[in-house]
Amino acid sequence: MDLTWLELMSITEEFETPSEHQFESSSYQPVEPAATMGTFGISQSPAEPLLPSCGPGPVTTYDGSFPDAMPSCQRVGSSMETLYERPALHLTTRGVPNQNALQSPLMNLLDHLSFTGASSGPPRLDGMGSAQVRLAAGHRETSKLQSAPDDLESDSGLSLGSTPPLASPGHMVTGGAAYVGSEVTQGYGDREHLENTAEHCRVRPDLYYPMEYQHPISSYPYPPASSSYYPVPDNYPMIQHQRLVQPSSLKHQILAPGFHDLHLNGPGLSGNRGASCRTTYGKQKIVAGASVAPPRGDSPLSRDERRALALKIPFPLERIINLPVDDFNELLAQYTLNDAQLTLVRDIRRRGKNKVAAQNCRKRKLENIVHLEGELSQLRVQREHLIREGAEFQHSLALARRHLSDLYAEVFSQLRDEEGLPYSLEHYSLQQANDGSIFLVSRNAAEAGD
DNA sequence: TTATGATGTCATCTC
DNA sequence: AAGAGATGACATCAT
Repeated sequence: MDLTWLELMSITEEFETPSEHQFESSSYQPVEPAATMGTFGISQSPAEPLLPSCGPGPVTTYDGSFPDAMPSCQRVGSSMETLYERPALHLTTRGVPNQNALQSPLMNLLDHLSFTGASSGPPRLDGMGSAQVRLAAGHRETSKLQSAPDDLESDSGLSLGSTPPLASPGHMVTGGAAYVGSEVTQGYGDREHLENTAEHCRVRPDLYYPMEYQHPISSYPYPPASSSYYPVPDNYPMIQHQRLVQPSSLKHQILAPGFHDLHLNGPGLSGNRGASCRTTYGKQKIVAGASVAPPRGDSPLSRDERRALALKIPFPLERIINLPVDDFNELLAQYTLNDAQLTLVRDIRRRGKNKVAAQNCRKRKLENIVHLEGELSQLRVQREHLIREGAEFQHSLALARRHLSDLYAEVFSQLRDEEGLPYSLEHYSLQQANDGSIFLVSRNAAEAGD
C-alpha cells in the first residue's frame, strides 16, 4: 500500500514538472520555444487563466471508463480535452516504463501472497501394514515405547478441528485391527462392548464443532456428556454430515478403552488400560511415523489429552475449553481436584482458547491480505487512469500553449500594425491586471517600473 | 538435507 | 483484578 501510494504521489509530482520530459522534443517544438526561450515573457502563467477561451467548450473525448473513486481527475481530463486532437500514442503510453519499473516489486510482493490452497494431498499410509504387524506382535517393543516420556512426544496440542481429518480407510482398518489385537486380550473381547467403545469414541470429533467443517459421525448416538471425554456440546445441533469416511476412527478405536473405561468406571480404574492406549499410540506414532506418520490432524492423542488422562481429569476437555467461565468454575466446584489437576485444567482451557484465537487470527490475517490485494489492484487501475489522464492533460496543455502563442503573435501583429508599436515582439511582455485584463508592456517600461 | 506451510503454544498486550 | 481475545514469535511436524 505504501509503495502504491508513493507511486501515486510520484505521478502527481510528474504532473507538476511536465515539460522537462514529455514535450521538450515533441512536435510542438517550433512553437514552444517561442514561449520558453524568452521571445516574449509572460509574467503570469498563461495557460490556466486563458485556457477557457482557447476552445469552443469542453469535448470529452476520453472513452475510457473511470472508477468512481476519481471523479476530479475525470473532470480535469474532460475539461482539458478541447477541440484539439487526441493525444498521440507515445504520449498516452508514456507512463508505461515507470509503471513496469514500479510494478515489478509490487508483483514480487504479491507473488508471496499465494492463496492457491494447494493441498498437500492425502498422507501416505502405505507403511501402516508393517506398523500393524509390529503392533500385533511386538509386545517387547510396545513396552519399550511405553516408557517414552510424554514431553518427547508431539507438542501438537488438542485436535479441536483445526486440521481437517484426512480420510484413510486403510488407516481405519489398520488401527482397528491394532486395537483389537492388543485390547481383546486385556478384557475387551466383548464384541458389543467393543462396538460401543468404538462408537463411543467416534463421538470425539464433536470437538470440531466450533470449526467450519464438521465431522460426519454426528449421526452416531452421543453418550451423555458426563460419560465421555468427547460429549456433544450442549448447544450443538445434531447435523447429518456427508463425509463417507471417518479418518479419525483409528485414533478413537485405539484410544477408546482408556477413555471409555475412565469415564465409565471413574478415575483410578484405568491405569493399565490407559497405559495400553498410550502404548498403542506411542507405538503407532513412532513405528509408523518413521516411514508413514499419521496425519497430524489425525494424531491419536494430544499432549493435553494424554495429560488429562494421566491425571484422571473427570470431565471432558471440550467442556474445559468451551464452557463460559461461570459454568467452568461451577464444573470445577463439582469435583475435588488437586493442584496438579487444577493447573492442568486451567492450562488446557487457556491453550484451547488460545488455539482457537490463533486460528481466528490467522484467518483474519489471510482475509486482510486478500482484501489488501484487492485494494492494490484497484489502486493499480486508478494509477493507470491517472497516468493516462496526466498524459492527456499534458497534451492539452501543450496544445493550449501553442494556441496561445499563435494567438499572442496574431494579436501583437495586429496591435503593431494598428498602434504602430515601435519594437518587435520580444521587446514586450504580458502582464495581467487584477480584473483579468492582459496588458502588453514594454520591457523597458516594465524594468523602469512604469 | 533444506525449504516451506500449517499448526500449536507461549508471552504479552489490550479490552 | 480476572478473564478473554488478539497477535507476534517460536517450535514442531509434514511435505
